[in-house]
Amino acid sequence: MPKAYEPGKVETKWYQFWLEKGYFKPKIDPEKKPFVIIMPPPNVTGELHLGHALTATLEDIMTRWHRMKGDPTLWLPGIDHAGIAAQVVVEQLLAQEGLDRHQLGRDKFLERMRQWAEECRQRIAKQHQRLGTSCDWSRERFTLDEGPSRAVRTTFVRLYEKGLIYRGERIINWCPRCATALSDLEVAHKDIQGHLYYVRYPLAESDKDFVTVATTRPETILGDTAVAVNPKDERFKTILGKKAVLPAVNRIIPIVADEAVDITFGTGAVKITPAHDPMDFEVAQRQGLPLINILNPDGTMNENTGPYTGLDRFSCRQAILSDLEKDRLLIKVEPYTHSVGHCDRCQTVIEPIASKQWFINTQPLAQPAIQAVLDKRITIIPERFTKVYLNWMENIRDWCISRQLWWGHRIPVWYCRNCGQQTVTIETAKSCHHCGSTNIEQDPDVLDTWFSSALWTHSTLGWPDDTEELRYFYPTTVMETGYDILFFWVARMIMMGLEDTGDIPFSTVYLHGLVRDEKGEKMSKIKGNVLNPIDTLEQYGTDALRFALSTGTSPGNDIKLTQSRLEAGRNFANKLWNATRFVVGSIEPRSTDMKIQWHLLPVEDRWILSRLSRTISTVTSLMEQFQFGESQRYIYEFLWGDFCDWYIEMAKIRFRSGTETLSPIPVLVHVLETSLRLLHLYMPFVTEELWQNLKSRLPSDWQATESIMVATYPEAEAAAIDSQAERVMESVIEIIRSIRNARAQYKVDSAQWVETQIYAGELKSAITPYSQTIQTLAKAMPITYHDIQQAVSQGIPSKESDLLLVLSNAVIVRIPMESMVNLETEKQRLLKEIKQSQAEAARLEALLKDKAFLTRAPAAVVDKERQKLHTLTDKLERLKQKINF
RNA sequence: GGGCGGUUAGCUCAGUGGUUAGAGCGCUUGCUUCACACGCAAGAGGUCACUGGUUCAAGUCCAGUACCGCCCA
Repeated sequence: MPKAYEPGKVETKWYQFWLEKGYFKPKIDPEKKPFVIIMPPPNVTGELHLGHALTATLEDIMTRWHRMKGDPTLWLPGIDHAGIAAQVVVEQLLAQEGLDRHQLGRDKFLERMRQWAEECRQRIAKQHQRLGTSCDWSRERFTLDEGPSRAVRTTFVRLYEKGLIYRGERIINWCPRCATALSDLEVAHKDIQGHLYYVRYPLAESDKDFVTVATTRPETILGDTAVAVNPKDERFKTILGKKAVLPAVNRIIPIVADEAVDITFGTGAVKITPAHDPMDFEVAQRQGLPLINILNPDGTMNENTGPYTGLDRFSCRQAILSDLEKDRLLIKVEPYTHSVGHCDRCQTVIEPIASKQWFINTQPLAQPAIQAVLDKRITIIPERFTKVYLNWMENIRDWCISRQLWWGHRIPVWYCRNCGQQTVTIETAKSCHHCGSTNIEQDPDVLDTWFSSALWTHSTLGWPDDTEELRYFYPTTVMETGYDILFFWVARMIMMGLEDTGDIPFSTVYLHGLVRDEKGEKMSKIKGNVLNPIDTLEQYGTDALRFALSTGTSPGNDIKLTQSRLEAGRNFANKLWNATRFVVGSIEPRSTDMKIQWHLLPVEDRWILSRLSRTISTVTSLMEQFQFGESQRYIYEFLWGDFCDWYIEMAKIRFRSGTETLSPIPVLVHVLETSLRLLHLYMPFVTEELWQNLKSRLPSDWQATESIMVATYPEAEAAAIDSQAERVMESVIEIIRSIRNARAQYKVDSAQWVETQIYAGELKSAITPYSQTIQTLAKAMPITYHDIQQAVSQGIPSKESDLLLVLSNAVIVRIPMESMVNLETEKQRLLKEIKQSQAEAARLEALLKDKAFLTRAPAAVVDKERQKLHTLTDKLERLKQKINF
């Protein structure tokens, strides 16, 4: 074995091995309850980022754990067509070739998209494999595959027939850059420093009177169809029912009364733009006002805006403002901070537009989804997100599901050009179901990506067919994903899973945090602070990356991925490598009988086996509570702290002492092998490599399986718990530490032996056999043992110069000072130091009495000098004590 | 405006009412000790943001305050 672990040399080899052996495929056993995770499908927008690496790591930990425990385990991978996001990427590629999708046409463009998606799928799969993901590749699904697509159409048709999907004209969020409608969730609200413009609308049939309205978007004046005031507002009683003249376009509009008007906003009179504001839309519905759309899909002004036609919406705002100013109708501008919706995908300011779109009436679907969480059929981890989920569900609004894109699931609706009716079917319609006409046309739009994602837990398992897989694996066990898509995905999956199958889609939701950079900022391509997981794992090793992502972290909390965390992971892998190197190197020349002879074991063997068993129970219990970070910490501490620092060091002494003692090899091998299995979930590659290394050097019947990943998960043995052995070893360790501590404190040369007297009570006889250990590890000699009771009752015969160290477990360690230092030399050294310190103290005291210094020097300097004196006085005190030993 | 989270060592973070609050990194000191310098040994470093409460016992539970961050409207 080489001196250091080189992850690059072994990772691919073992992944190929696992793959060829078919370990990732579940072994279906109708008698057993399966463990199932459906992987959140990465978008086909490029490649994996660290968030995906975190997802892959956590899900792999759970999957490997259950597989080792013997559960039939399915981890189903997949990818998402990612509607807008993917279409944007390919459109950008086209733009580089001087093309756009309209030039290509729908079919050719979709062909291009499919090619791109396929490339991405392969790249993503390869990256996942490098991360060690043990998912069942034979079941990989793509949201646009025939199966999931049929699930989408089936769900659509069923909801339509139930009246839960409808087409209607509503105010939707329009992204002028993406040229599509968006759902409310895809809009990010940001506070923007804008202005509130006060504009006079002259009254019709009067050349003096006017009403003043305030607006943040003056260009929408062009779409106004009324001015509204609150009926309770006394200020406007006289103008109610009159007409106003719309500036810029001179349209006559009514002044109406509506309860919804906020008396405190602006002047109390508001402009009503029903086609471009959700609240105005409602007012218009109530008041029977017309809708005037003023925007083209690309955000320019349309033909309804007269002289402004063709202007971009923001240029139009400027143009209108200058025209209003010219006409002296703009009477006031004040700074105003307001919330403006932005496209989540491209950050463009969205426009509310009245538009005919498809919607899901979500409230009836939300009720069972709320109930499932309330009665704990579904648990959310961490628990605090339950409230967030319920709050969203309880205030849910209809979901706009149509998108003006090409890439996605085409809406399964055909409009008849003859009778005007719509045909909604799962299979492609050949003719109108109402009049039989073949003169029909399919809705050009596609569905929101999240519509198909919402079906993911059951569409991947074969729904709507009643497949064996669906019956066995559904409901799934855990849905593990980032908290940022709790509403987008998790909540909708619960609604749709319940709706389609009548059963919950999963019983546990595990939400992880976001991976941030060293400064705590969200990683983004724009900021350029994205760490590529593949570069990272090449630099540190996959296990180190997984360790950094999952150790010392807790569910729902963000993770700052720092270089030092990655180094810690790499160092741990290397530590394990070398511990194994030691064990393996010890095996060869000696016996190969690995049977542990329990009745003969010395205390340190019983101690490490006891500690191992305790570690296994703690780790298992933490795993059951989804505390993956904590569980790893325990394994780390056991392996590094107990096994390497103490057990291996003691084993070395046994090897050196000759053959009369029982060989520690069986215990070394047993503890190491068991720990490797315990650790395998988190660090699969290094543990496999080391496990195979052990296996190749031991008798062929040593392990039943061919790979650690299909070996059994360790179980704690109650019989191995040995509190007495733990007490004894803790005392031995404490004695060694106290001696080392004293040596360091008194700067004893590392080659020098120090005499040690150990006073102990009931543990005395148990500690005595460890003289050799204490001697070697603490460089202590000679060591003598004394009865503590006797010593206490008679008074420990002690010179002033003896160092007495009182330990727990009723043990006292006494070290004669002269065995550590030459008293006379030490005394001279101390005297010299005292003299120097006294001189310095005297100087400082004089300085601090000097009035000139005190009044003229800056306070900070005076303080500093005073502090110096204080420290020095302290030091002197200690030096004087020391010299008296 | 409503809600959620955070505030613990110099830094990044764990911490499940129970001894003396931990880890990694960094720092100081000493070690080319025959598994490992990606290491070994020893050490320094804490008002657990603040105020009050519950409890035999509070970093942990409750109420409030301050600051930072996130989500929703």
